[in-house]
Amino acid sequence: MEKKKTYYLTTAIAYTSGKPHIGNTYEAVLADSIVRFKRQQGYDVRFQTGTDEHGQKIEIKSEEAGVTPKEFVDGVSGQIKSIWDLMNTSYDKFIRTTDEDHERQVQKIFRKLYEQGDIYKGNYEGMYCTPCESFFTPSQLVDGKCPDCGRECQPAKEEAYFLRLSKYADRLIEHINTHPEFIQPESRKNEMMNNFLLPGLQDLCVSRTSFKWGIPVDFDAGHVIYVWIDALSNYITGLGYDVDGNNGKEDGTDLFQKFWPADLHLIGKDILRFHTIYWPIMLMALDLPLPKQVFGHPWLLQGEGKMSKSKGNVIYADDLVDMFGVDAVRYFVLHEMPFENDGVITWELMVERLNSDLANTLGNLVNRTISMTNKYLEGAARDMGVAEPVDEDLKAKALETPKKVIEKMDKLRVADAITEVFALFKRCNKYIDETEPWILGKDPAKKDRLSTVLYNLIESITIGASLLEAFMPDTTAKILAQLNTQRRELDAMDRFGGYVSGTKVTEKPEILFMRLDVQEVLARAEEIREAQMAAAGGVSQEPVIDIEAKPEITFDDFMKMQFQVGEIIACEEVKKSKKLLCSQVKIGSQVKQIVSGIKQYYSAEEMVGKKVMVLVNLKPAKLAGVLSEGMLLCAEDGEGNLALVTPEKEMPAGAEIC
RNA sequence: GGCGGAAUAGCUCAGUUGGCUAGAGCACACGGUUCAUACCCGUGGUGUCAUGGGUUCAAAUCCCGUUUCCGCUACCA
Repeated sequence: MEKKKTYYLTTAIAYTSGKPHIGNTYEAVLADSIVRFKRQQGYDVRFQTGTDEHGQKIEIKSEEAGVTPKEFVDGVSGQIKSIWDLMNTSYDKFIRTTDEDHERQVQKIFRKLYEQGDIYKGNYEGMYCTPCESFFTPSQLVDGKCPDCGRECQPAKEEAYFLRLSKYADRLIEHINTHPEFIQPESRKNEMMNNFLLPGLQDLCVSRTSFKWGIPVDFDAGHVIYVWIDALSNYITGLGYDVDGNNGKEDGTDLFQKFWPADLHLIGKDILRFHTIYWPIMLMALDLPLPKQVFGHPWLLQGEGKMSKSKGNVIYADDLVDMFGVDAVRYFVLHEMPFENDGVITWELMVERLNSDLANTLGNLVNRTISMTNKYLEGAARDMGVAEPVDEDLKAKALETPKKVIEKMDKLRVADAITEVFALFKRCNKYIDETEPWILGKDPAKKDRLSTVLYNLIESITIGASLLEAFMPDTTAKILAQLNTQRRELDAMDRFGGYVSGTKVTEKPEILFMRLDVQEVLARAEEIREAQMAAAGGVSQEPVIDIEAKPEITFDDFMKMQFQVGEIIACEEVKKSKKLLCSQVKIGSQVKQIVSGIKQYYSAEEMVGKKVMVLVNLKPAKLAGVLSEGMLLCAEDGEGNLALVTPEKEMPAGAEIC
């Protein structure tokens, strides 16, 4: 027996910090459409997705929820899986980074890299900030001080493990240059090269001691493995990879042997760096081949700006499915997503697509064809061979469409591939107009022609519906069931006339897609929005923010800091910077120059005259080449918006804050 | 600030290596049709191809400047 070609595709594993919105769901659906098509093309496919469950953020979230981290991720992971299932994604493996075999294997990988010297235990010298419990590279330090709190950083206070990126940098650069298809879209390649690879890679810190919820370094208590090392490994541990070569077997098959290297890592454009730099280097260190392609897809954005729970404009897949049905939602996300730029999704747009494409073009076509077959031919169309020139164009279209779809799918142009299928349906509608079956139906002498026309239509629809399987599997099944036929295989689409002549179609065609009224949909969207805001806000309606707690300080520590009210008497933009404003601040009888990163929130003009709270005894430092002699205090919300802190009653410049 | 990308019809976008009157879908208008989910088919655009120059027989397409937007990155007391 001939060995089938394999195809291994992975999505990024979803982070279990909360319910995934439609943007996350898009990736799973996109991946699903690609693998379904590959299966149709005869590939032996492996499709892996899953959840990424470790890290400090989850440790904090679970504390807030009052449950253990494991209980927390069990819940969210289950939720994610059920949404993937709801969307009809046909994954072969749903991996969780809390799976025991994954954890064990990650530990072994870490140990192996350590033993061969690619991971080494290092010390930070003058680069560890004890109060912040954070490490910084020399380039991150500002005047040798912690960039977060500005305090002295201690030498070699903490031990940590590092991955030697620099050792493999040249090989990676070489690989990227000689494999132009490796990073997609190609424009992202420049970003990786120019920002990271060419300036020189810093070794990556791959262990943490500041929290517990992670995979422990098994030979050094207290250290947990950096989440990205953990998460990226899923692509091989999910295949049963074993460092020692004793790969796991599934049904007697060594999946790792069979499927690695992956054909495609499908990920969001935001995590391209991890997949095109750290991951390849890990693989090189393990002496494994690199994945053939990493595709950083664009984002699906909600119309009115960033999705946010507090704004109530987060769109979830299950809400959409309730309203439109699974296949309509699959169609929206696949069709609206352009190849390289971010796509926009709005309620209006979805209704437009539903009514125009799904209900009018496709649903109505199937419906009218079946109706006529019943009305004029007792439900059975036969190819009576009464051809006319107009038939040729339809047949040509039906035969060329599969080729075009294959062509588009080979380039991962999923949206374009769907458009090709719909072009065939549009051609069918036109054919009905050209042949006017309702007129043929009035003339008994034209019955054979009529039968041939409807046969041609049903055959064309069979081909089109079969091609839709990768994108809208349920719809394909529904249409073919109504036509009482089987899905046409891709390699059987080189011939027109595969539909069995005289097959009886269903008597009562089911409406495939109901048209919806925009206003009604918007009203329901508003309900969802309100429910979401109520849920997000709880009693207070206002979102609260929890930040990472810093270690306790003494009163003496506090007294070291001197705060005073300052009046801004002049302010200008720091020209070379995007975010900085340079203010002259009157504090008592002296004037200090202070640089602050608030240009996005305050103009230089509106700063003048404000009374603000200033930390005055901070050691001066240069920012973008400009001297700054203190710090203006600001409040920051969850999205990074800043607001200056000002005295609640009128106070003179220089008043001490205590 | 560094690097990169984008700017085309009311809206969303196509436009390969420069080459015939610059395209598609949606929306809108009109006409046709009635098998069908008030659906389908046809017809309809004077678009400064962001802007100013340049190269060329010929530029949306190549080069330079300008403006605006975006991405990555740095800074963000």
